[in-house]
Amino acid sequence: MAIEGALPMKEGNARFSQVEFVNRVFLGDALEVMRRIPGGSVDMIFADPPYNLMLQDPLYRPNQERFEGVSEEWDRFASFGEYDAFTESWLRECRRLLKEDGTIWAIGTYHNIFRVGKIMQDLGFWILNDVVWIKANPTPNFRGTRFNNAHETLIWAARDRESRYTFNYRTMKAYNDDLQMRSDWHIPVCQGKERVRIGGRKAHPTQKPEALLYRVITSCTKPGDIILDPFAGTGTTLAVAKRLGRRYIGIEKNEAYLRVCEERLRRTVPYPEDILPNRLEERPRRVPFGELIERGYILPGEFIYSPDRTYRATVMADATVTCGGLTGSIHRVSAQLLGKDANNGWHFWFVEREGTMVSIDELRQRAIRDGGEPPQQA
Amino acid sequence: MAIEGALPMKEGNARFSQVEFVNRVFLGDALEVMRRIPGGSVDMIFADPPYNLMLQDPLYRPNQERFEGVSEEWDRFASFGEYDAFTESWLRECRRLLKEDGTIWAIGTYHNIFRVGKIMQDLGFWILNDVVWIKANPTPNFRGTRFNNAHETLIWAARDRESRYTFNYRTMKAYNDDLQMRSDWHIPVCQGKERVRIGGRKAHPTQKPEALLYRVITSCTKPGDIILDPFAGTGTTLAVAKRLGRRYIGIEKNEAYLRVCEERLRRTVPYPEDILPNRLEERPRRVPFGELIERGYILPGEFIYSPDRTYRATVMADATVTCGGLTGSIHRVSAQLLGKDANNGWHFWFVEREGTMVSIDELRQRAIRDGGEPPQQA
DNA sequence: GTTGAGGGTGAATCCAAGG
DNA sequence: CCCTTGGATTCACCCTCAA
Repeated sequence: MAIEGALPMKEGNARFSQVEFVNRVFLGDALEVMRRIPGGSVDMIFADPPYNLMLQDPLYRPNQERFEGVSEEWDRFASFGEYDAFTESWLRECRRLLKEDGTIWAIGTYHNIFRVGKIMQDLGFWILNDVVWIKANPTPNFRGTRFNNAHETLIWAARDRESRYTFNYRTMKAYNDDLQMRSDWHIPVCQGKERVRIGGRKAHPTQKPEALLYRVITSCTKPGDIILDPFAGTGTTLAVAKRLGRRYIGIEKNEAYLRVCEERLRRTVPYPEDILPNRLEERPRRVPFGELIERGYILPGEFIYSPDRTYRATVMADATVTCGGLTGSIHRVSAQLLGKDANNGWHFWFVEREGTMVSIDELRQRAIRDGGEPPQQA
Repeated sequence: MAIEGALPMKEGNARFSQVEFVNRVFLGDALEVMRRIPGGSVDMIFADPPYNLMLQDPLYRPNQERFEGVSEEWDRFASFGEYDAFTESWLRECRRLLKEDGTIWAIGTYHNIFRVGKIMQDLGFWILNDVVWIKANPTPNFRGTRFNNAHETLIWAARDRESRYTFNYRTMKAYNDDLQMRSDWHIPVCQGKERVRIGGRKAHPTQKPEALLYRVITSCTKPGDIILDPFAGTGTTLAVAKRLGRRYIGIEKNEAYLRVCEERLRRTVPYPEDILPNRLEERPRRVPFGELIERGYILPGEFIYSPDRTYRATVMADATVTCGGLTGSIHRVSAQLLGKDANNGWHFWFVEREGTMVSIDELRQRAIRDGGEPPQQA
């Protein structure tokens, strides 16, 4: 088992430390290796488990050539029950490994995805989306017996219902020509130069396209995040993770696949940090109204006005404002003046500066631009 | 319960006869009504089950008092369990009602479809396809927290693995500009005139577009087939079934929906029988090679040739052909000559007629056109 | 260099009838 | 029931090679 780069297993039940398990590919069974990794240490998991295809007879193309599908032993299970038990075991371990706010992706087809999704729900994962990968160039239905099976399904779920997961909404929107990224992704299957071949034959029967992983990883992780792929195969997830400046953990049971995987990772060069696609998600630090007073942008005792100067309120030292008999936050008082349940005070109130009205929201923008330090005291 | 057109329930456990249950809409619980229908009497089922039973609205949660003090996990388990029990019960009854070769469709979203699909597999349904209905105009994700949920999933399954189900392959291919119909269907949501409204408000929250049902029904039923919709809602399935010359059975628990449904059916006019789309599936009578000899299109002792005249075989009186040392059917001999396991001899062999080469498949077409009678004997 | 023809290929639960 | 046999059945994309 002298696999270069693969870490030998620890004695007994000892678990790896982070420096040991990050940016590595392990040779071994997903379940057994996962058990050696401490809980709560992974930001995102991408899992492409066996589909349990249950193929019977060989399939021939219309020209009588034999279609080379998935004949591998690893896709064969004795029954639904056995597949379910396998699925529950690795999903349960995945859940342990995820950080509180971590998310998981699982991909499959109608052969297995319903069972996977059902078990994910039962284990407490909170499904955020199902995404359909629509193939531009699927394998046709050679016998004309069904609809052409032209898609696969991905399930994206958070560890818990309460997880405050990462979703790079603005990035994905920009990615999609400023329209919300939808749940249907049109991506070609993995072909051509990208397909890893050994001696002219495909190295792995189900290699996923890098474009798919690019979108997955970009959508829900940040640079530096730790991504686990328990069924690494030829390492598509890991290579894209590395390219995008994420850290990775791979597990692969098949030694031939693992070798492909490591060679591929050696050739993969990360993008420079400054072009990693996360800028759109860098939200400015929140500056509450009280901070404007602390930092001297507004002075206690000053007046703030409604847009048409109909209302005038006094700013108190504790960051409440008073107007007539009303006292409360800038939001609450403005809401009451307007007879509404809620209102955004930042856009309602103005102060006078050098003879003109200035929105307090504008002052807030200035405070953010000025940085964390309060302005010079007079 | 004076619902016009709705049939009163029978006393006890008596079951309806076909004339009683066909082309009707029943007011009542899906399970209870299905139990009154004899088994093996339905060709196709389209089911759009409720999926908002759990974890959504406090009204539908399990009784708080009963589960007082239990953890979130138990609460979740209880809810999923309840939904699963409900799902299994109606699916089991559907399976009883289906003919041996019948098929079923179920539609849902990630909230419920994985559970539905898993239970279908467990009950013995054999999934043929999952189809994704991709919405041209989905509701946006207002909060920007996930991908825009722009699709729903349909599962199409046969009653058994061995079912010889109906799939109108050629019809669907023509429907799709002579390309195989794929598993991704791009159809707008139900809007505008098609959307049933009562007093300006939509009558039903999840009315499906007729285009979706049109494609479903066209793809896997024949005119006259009996189609069941156990959760009929506003009756989209039934109306399209009627329009396409299929028979229908509807079940709807909500009296307001049922009224909409029946009014809609009254307004629905079936297409004339002669334009119903099933012609492409009418396969011509099979004419075996021997019949061409019996009927004098080819004479025993004649030669037949491969396309490039490389090979020449002799037609024997028993409809075998011989070429060199090979003897067998037109198919077997052509396969052996080509070094393949199998080959279609109809497209391989030619005869000479008036100085030109004529495909024996062409002779077969003539024989079919000439009708069942052998040509006049000389 | 460009274009076009031709061949290869992809997670596939892929037949029906008759003896 | 199983086994044999007839004969129906494919789309988009990528690569190579020739013109």
